[in-house]
Amino acid sequence: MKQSQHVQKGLFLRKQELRKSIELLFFAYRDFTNEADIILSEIGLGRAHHRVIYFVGRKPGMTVSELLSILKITKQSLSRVLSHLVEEGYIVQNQGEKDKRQRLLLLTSKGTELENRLTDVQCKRFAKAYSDQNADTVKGFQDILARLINEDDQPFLT
Amino acid sequence: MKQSQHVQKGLFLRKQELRKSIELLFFAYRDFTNEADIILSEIGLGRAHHRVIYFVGRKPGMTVSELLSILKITKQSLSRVLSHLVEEGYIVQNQGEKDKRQRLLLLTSKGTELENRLTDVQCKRFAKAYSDQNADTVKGFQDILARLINEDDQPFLT
DNA sequence: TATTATTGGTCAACATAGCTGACATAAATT
DNA sequence: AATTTATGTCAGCTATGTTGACCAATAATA
Repeated sequence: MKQSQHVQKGLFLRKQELRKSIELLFFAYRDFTNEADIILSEIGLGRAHHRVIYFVGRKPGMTVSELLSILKITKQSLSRVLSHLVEEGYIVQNQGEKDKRQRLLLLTSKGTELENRLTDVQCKRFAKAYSDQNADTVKGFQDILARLINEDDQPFLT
Repeated sequence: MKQSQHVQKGLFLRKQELRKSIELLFFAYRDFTNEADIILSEIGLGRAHHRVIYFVGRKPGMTVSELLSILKITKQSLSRVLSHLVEEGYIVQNQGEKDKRQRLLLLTSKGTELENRLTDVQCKRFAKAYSDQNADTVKGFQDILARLINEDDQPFLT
């Protein structure tokens, strides 16, 4: 009886800790994205546009299908966002040389400028969160985040 | 010149590390929420319903305004979701005793059952990510997540 | 007690960003 | 020549956020 109570208490504490993690992730993600969202809304863009600009900035010349597999949305959803970004001059599409069906995606200077601005505020938030933390702690943080990600998606982590 | 190149390289590496963090958070959040989303979609609910059920489960008897300040959405948005949950029998609203205007929110047994199921899958993902990690690493992870959160929201982290 | 503030709700309209399904075209591959 | 791939388009639906206007009950306060 006492044994089972002890076990129960142990499990309860663990559950509490895990629930706390769920909440931390919820609040962290919400506040983290909010800052960029505000900048985006001022120029009539949304978070979906941000993702496109971010990943194209990370890998200039990437294809549409590559982007689709990273974002895991439908091509119809992406199409709407991408067309808008092209119309507004943030992104250009070049025909692929090897495979002429491909549209290779590139940021324009306007796109690069926005990408820098958005990435900067998000980097700053991380830099602030990492400040006064030792390298191991940061490494541990990144490791655990990576372990929350599906194995299928691990290839995208460079 | 050599000095400045060194500095440049240092900044570049740092920036790369911060960008990696941005990506890790994006993928982690996406995959983390996806699992619950699938369960929810099978019963005609969405992520917004999940948040309500989760936080009401965490603090039974909480008021609508308390929930609003946690979720940071408009009462109109919450109302739609909440009404649906009440109609479907996941949540009941009791009149407040001290302040009769208040609707104190509580999970029904059906709501509790769903909350448990959803929280379980999310806890399991964290438990898996935490496995083989020492207590300090986990503590460090939670600290950094907490530091990503706005100071205004720190009170919600109980 | 009369006024004001709070809690909560409602209706209407709109925007964003996901989704499905159907269909089209050009180019690459087999 | 037939098939697959990369990409796009049209149409319509859904979930979840937003504003603005307005209302009712209750609590708090001048």
